[in-house]
Amino acid sequence: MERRLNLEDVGRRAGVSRSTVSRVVNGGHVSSETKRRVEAVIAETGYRPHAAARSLASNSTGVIGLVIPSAAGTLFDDPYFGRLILGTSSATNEVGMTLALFLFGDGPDESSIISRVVTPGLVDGVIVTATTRGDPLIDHMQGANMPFVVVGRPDSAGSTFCVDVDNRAGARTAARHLAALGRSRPALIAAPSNTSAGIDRRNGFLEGLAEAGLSVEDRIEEGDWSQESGRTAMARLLAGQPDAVFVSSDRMAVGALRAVSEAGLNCPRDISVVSFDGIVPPDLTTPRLTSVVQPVTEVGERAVRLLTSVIGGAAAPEHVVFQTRLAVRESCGGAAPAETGA
Amino acid sequence: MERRLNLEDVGRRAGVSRSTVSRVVNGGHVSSETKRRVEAVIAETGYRPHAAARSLASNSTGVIGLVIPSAAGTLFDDPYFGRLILGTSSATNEVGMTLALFLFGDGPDESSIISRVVTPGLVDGVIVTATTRGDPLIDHMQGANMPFVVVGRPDSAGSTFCVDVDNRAGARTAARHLAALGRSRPALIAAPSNTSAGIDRRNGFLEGLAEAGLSVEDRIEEGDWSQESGRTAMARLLAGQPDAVFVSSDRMAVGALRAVSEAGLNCPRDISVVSFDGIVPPDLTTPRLTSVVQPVTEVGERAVRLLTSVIGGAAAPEHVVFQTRLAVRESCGGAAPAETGA
DNA sequence: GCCATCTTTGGGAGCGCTCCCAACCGTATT
DNA sequence: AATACGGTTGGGAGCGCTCCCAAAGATGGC
Repeated sequence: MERRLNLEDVGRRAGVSRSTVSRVVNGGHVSSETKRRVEAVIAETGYRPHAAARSLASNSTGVIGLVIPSAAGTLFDDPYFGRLILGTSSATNEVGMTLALFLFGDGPDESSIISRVVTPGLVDGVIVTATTRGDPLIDHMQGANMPFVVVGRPDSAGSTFCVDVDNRAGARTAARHLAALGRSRPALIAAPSNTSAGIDRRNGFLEGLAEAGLSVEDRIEEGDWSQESGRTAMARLLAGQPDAVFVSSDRMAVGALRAVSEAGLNCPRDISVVSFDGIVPPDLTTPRLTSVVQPVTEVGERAVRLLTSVIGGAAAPEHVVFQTRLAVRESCGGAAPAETGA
Repeated sequence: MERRLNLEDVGRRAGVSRSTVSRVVNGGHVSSETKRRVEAVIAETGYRPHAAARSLASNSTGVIGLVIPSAAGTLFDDPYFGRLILGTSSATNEVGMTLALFLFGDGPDESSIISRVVTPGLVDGVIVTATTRGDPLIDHMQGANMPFVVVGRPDSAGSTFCVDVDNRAGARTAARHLAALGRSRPALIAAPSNTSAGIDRRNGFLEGLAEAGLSVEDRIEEGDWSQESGRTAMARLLAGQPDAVFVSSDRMAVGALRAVSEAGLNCPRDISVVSFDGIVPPDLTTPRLTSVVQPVTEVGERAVRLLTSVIGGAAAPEHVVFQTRLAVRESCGGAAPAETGA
């Protein structure tokens, strides 16, 4: 295996200097005749510039990191993260960069991964998601002099760049829809209250109910995003005889549907179900879930674009908020106000 | 923002040379007194070595690439890839490396991503998966002088390192189980025949049936891994009045179950269903799916370990084959030979 | 007390690239 | 004809690190 060739070698073969070859590769000003000759040599030799050398000299790696600090084991049971990865990956490819994935487990390796994330010369910037309230990761990033964008709404929202969906407005829409359907004993399966999405969806739903003169009273349970938690939460709620329930995530809603049928009840006849996410393929459940759809892929794409602008030196912290959309299907028992923006 | 500090700076502060600091960082031989002093400076200044410089000098990046050339849009509808990413990610972290993700879309960017994968100085090696028969990507990798490992069974299995599961034996087990249950009109929903998994599962199932003196006759359809394709395949198969069906993937099986119930039939009473993968959470379906379970996470982990050995200079192409396990649940209508190794 | 040996340390060379400045060419301007 | 000026090109310097060799100091055997 002969030595890899470098700019100098290519230049020698083409009868030009290293610098000229570099210009051809990077699109600088070169006479067309020279350019043609150099390109011929490149094609013939299969020369490819060395990424590490480039990074070192240009102080930019062309790599974006996606950091998901979650109990890794169950991460992909929720299609949310897959979609987010998809969105970031496609946007990353589009801008000609590479995506590095940092998934934290619960292991002792966690802190070593965190420090790897902020290693200089590894990535140009980082997208952080799935953080909880008061997550030390955010502080760590801020102290590390590494461009980053948060997906979600961090505590320190004022001083960081972030991309989020309007969880609150979306949940409010769900409440209004249920109220419009004439349901009077709504229940809530909330998402973890140590996440901004969990808090916002809960508050939004309660607000929406209040507008309609309704209340969940004690018909409220908190799940942990898992299907099983949705199921047990629903089973407990059933004691309060709700006629509607807003479940803060698709995945928990699948569990809730199961609990409903296990209790011998029928959805939507006995109880309307509306979920949040719109990620689980509708055909997966019977009845198909009515849900507040959030544009996850777009969020991922936008996060990448925002990050590139931060890397490019964007100054003022910017917040991007995507709106949700209510997709009415069978589980709510009525196509009342049709699909409507949130 | 002052200049990043480098080895030289740290050395100056600690009163030693660049080389000594390097030894402290990388665990070379240094007197304990010197070591203490240098470590103090590092802790105090928060010095972190520059990854690109390191890569350039040492000719090794510490990054592993995971390449999934699939129609990206539907990629994560199948939990398989999530699991695989999880497995590779955790093993990558364990060996102190970083994972880069290359997801191809169908876009025109595809070839540019392919070439990025083999860029020298970007990754040390690559794990390739989800390739089809005759996939040019494999050839491309072989020509590129880049260490790589294939997850699955490539055409050129003889000359490449790969990690696979014994699809054939697993499918055979499914056939035997169905036969043992007394089913006599088995059907097959195959996976795409341009993939080795599709071919092996089909052949394995047919072999297993033959051993038991059974045959699918014309009760065979091919799906495209999607839930919808499983549903339409099953709907068509129903005309042949099968009393059992082996579905080559969980996801297609979910669709098949739906078709069964839409036809007013009952699974498992009227028809036994056995699937392959064991990835969809059992509680997602009613009845819960009996399936041939493949250890996806372990496959991913093993692929990383194999790749590191290839990077380290492993010589003879090695094949790792994982065995599957039949998880008997309700969809097959009988706990006959219990859970059994394949 | 001298030389061989080991441990510890310093610094040169070089990885392959980008960035910048100077040199050079031919042509247009005065 | 002398000067000026774009368009091209070459090469020095340097990015921050690792690798290697040699120097210096410590130790021990004879």
